[in-house]
Amino acid sequence: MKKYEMILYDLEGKIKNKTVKENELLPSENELVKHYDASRATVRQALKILEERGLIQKQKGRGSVVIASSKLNFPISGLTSYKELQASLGFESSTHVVTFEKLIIDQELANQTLFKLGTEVWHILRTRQINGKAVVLDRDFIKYDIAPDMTREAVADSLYHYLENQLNIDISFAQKEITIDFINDEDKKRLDLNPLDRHVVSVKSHVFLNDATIFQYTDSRHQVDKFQFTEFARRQKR
Amino acid sequence: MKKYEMILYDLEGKIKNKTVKENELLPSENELVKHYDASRATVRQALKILEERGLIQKQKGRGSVVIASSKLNFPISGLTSYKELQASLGFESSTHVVTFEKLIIDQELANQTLFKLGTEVWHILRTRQINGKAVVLDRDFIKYDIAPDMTREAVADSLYHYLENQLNIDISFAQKEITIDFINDEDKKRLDLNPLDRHVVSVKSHVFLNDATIFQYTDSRHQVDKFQFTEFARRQKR
DNA sequence: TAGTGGTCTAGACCACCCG
DNA sequence: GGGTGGTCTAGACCACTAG
Repeated sequence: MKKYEMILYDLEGKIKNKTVKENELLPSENELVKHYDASRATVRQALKILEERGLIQKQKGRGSVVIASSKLNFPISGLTSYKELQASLGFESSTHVVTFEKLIIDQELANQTLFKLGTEVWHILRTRQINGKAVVLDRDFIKYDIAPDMTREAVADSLYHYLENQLNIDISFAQKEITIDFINDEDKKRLDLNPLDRHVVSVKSHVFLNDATIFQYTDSRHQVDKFQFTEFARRQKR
Repeated sequence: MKKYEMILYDLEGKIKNKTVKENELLPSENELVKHYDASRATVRQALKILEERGLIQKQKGRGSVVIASSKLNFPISGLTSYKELQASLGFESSTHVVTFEKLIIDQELANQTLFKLGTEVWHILRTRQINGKAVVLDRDFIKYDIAPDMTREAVADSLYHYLENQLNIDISFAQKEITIDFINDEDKKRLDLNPLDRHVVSVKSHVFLNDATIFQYTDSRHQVDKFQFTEFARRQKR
């Protein structure tokens, strides 16, 4: 384990178990340097990550304050998979794999997914049930040659768990888009929708590996009244 | 101007005007050190910011690649105000101030806004017109003592511009939430909605200053087919 | 005025990628 | 094996906050 990770996890623990309470100051950087026997740069690397995650706010001339709203801040932002989300929120749900097949990208799919024409991909369609109702419909396209041995069972559990822990694939970043789309035939067929609803929430993502190549396109379609998206955002200075 | 900002702006410019093309490598950190006559830590500080903004992807043992999807990546994420968004997207629009008043937080508002009971706030209701149609309804509550001299005219232009450039207020971070809400009476009265629509998109934000105190609560309500939210997200290693 | 975080330097060793 | 980014050190000066 790297030194800055040690410091990060230790401080994160102290914030989460309230050893340092909300609106209180962390020890100063110089004190942390002594306490962890590290250089100031290393301590600052750990503090930077806590700040990015919205756990602390640094103030010049004063110190690092623990942010009060951490109780509000649950992690749908960043890049979080359904399975992780389910675990962190603690509700019961199940996944049904509707379609699991290999196909080749045609012109129409190429425009939508950003995969090159002719690329071999897995095409996966899954529904997510909460309390027996299908409330989310996920359509995934995943580069075939990255995961040729994928199985129906693996994707029924968690796609990301399989890719990261079984295959050691380095998922790096994504471009996401949220829009409100009209319900289509597939939505109507697969989801338990309110008959008065005309729309679903669509979250479309292009997901890239560490080498900046695209490896996944997803369209996740949610029943409107079951959808919530939260994020912690910092103001960009220009 | 700080040295790392110089380097940041220079590299940002070279990426945006295609001096370094997509999927190509930036000069190595050591080359940048020589070129800018800076230490490696300073160069790395600039590169870190480019990486956070989704302009480059760093790869150990290889270099920093310019990310191809920058054309897709427009800045609704982070903390961006309507006025800035309008400017960056280039469409024509206007703002109408419906309500501009001072009021005191009661129990119900305290729960919703997170302002303490009895806090004095500005209450501002604005509609945003595109092509003559009211498509967004913004309701703002802003801590009164931070901006006691605010005027109706200032908020008709841009609230954030006024607060940051006129008052030098240090807006720092926000907790945001996107949900699909049922249309209420105020929405019906102020927005030009499709008569078949039952929902609006609601973006609720708690906005905090650098000292971690709350100074603004906003509920921004959008006509469903005019709404789009995009973000660049990085996978969090756990 | 003492202490804080922000910026910057010059050096070092490592793991990793690629030819 | 040579070059890359990742981690870490020991120092320095500055701007800012607070008592």
